[in-house]
Amino acid sequence: MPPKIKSPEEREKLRLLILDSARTLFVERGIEAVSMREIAKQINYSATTLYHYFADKDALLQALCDADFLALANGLREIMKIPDLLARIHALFNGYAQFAFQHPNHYRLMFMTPRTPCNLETTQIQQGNTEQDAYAQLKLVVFEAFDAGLFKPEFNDFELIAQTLWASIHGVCSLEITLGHETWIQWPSLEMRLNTMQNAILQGLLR
Amino acid sequence: MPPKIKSPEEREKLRLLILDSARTLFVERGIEAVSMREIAKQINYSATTLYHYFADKDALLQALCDADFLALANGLREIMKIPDLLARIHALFNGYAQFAFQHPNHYRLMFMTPRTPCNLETTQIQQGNTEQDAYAQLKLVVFEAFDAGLFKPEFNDFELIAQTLWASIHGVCSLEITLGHETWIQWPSLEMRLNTMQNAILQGLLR
DNA sequence: TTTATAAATTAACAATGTTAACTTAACGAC
DNA sequence: GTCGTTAAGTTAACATTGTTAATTTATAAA
Repeated sequence: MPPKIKSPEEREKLRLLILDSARTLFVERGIEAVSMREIAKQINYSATTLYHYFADKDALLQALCDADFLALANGLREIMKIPDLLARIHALFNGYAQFAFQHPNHYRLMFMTPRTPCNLETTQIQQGNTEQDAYAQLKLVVFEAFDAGLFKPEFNDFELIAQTLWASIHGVCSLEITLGHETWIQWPSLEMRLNTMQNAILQGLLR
Repeated sequence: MPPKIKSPEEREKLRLLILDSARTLFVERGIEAVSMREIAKQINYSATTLYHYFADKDALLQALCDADFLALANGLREIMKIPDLLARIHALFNGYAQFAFQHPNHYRLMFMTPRTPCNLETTQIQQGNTEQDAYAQLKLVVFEAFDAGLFKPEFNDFELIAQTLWASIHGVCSLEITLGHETWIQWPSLEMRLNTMQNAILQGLLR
């Protein structure tokens, strides 16, 4: 029974409800549990209704992803206020890792699952906007440090430095997520691994 | 028409045929193309036959994965013969990366896809055996360098060092595989990214 | 009151992983 | 040689998936 004509606000509300339902399933039971029918059942709609709000499953996942990128950027925004430059870099490192381990399923979807390249028309995120884009935040900090001459002179491309820093944390996080439960590897504590990476890579890059 | 009683060799042959068929589909069309029916059709068997050789799809994938771990270890074995220690470490770095980009789908399955922890009873690979286990090879080299006192004294756990090195390359490789085609990131060349990581992390760790 | 349309639903399609039931042919025992 | 037994396969079926077409329902406008 369709109570007709939804105001734009109501439409948006249902859109968010769908995303929330998907997120719940996703977080609780992993990506393989996210079926269109299950998402719909959880909010008492039929599966077809979802297709009036998202073109297909990929589009829905992409939208989820967008929201998560925003969440990450928001989480890091506080950190960006730390005055001391090096302290800020360390805090960014840790903040990023914390996000990864608090939301491993989101992290997987965002950074470990190849998907059709982000459609710049479709996505809500303004890439490069420091408010919304975590990578832009990282670049900002790195540029500041670069400008202050903190890096060894051989590292002379600040974008390359930023990506190296990113890859180093991402390496630790994603190995933990995929292989962290393998018993044939003697993992030291996650904290030690993160600290070691942090110290090693920064000592390598900084003067 | 079942020509009866297969010798153990013949059974093994079909097992390998199935794995090969799966691998082909996998490499050509990505992981989502690997359906039991397709694998079977390609070698003119019915899908059910596959279940006489593998418990389920996961087991088949796991077996594929095992074979790929062996392939990686084999590829690195030549490198392990390089006499100079540092040259060997650099070559390991590059050999690993080369494997990742020559077989991105395999790499994804091996290191970027969470799966049920490797069943030590089921798997063919002898973990810790340098002949078969790439991680064991890395540990060996790192231990040698550790023993020779090449690392800064603050890095005093050679397993932790090995994992840090691993995570650093893996970070570059897996970011490339998942996000390498995103246009909103200005990627320098892959080679530069790999070299930068290599230089930075080794400078950080080495005396 | 009629009509057009937004919002939702039911029914159906083809593809998937997987299992049960059945067929066929070769081997060992007599 | 004939007769079970059993390995090696197949076909048929089930439940679940993403997705689309056809249909219903209730409201807003005429």
